[in-house]
Amino acid sequence: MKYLSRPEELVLLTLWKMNDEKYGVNIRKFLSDMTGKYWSIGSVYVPLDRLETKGYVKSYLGNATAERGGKAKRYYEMTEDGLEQLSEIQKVYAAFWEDVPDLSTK
Amino acid sequence: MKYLSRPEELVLLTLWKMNDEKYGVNIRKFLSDMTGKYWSIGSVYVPLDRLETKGYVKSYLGNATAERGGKAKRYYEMTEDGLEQLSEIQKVYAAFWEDVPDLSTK
DNA sequence: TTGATTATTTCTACATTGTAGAAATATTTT
DNA sequence: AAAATATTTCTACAATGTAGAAATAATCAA
Repeated sequence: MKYLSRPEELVLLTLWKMNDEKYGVNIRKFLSDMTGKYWSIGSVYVPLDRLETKGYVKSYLGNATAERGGKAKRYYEMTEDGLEQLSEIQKVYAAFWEDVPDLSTK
Repeated sequence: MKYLSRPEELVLLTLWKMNDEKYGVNIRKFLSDMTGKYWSIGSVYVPLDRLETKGYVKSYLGNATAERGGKAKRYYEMTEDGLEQLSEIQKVYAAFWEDVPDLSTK
């Protein structure tokens, strides 16, 4: 058994869904907004790094913009292999969840 | 950020989906069949144990049956809290995956 | 009536991943 | 030059994943 973990899944899917400006801080914001929960800096960058090591993500540094301050942004993209992994869990979801009704009956 | 991990999710969902005979070996079989992948004994029991510790699952020993051999079966059920957690990630799925088309385009 | 076989769980240990936040860096503003 | 800001990098500990060997308890076969 070896599937993407949940953070990996959500981070990759974020890369799939965001159109541009896909750098750490924005990715984190997207995840917070979507889930309504707090995401620490580390819980975005660490998975991104590890996904890159595995070849599911690639990144490059942007050139300094004329905005306030800060280090150069590092932009992320999903690779083909990353997409394949996402597709794998999409398949699992289909199998497991398709016939499950809304469970929030409280 | 704190959601069910993927193994936890799949194990709980299995409890939701199976009708009876929900003991370790069967749960493992269900997971293997559904995913088409190998699941070691440990990757079923360890999550089950930990889910029980967290109160998302409860278990009880069955009485010895008149079948071949073996230790008494331990049966598992999902608790209300477990269902709530499942519901949580169902919500995440809805938000993240709803508008994603089939990614398996190869 | 004991040894082999079978079905099952329990235990354990190491590897991998999750998670938080402090520190570093580079830029702009005052 | 100092303060403020935006961002990434690094680090470390906690939690989880994963595999499989050992233990247990029953039945079967001689």
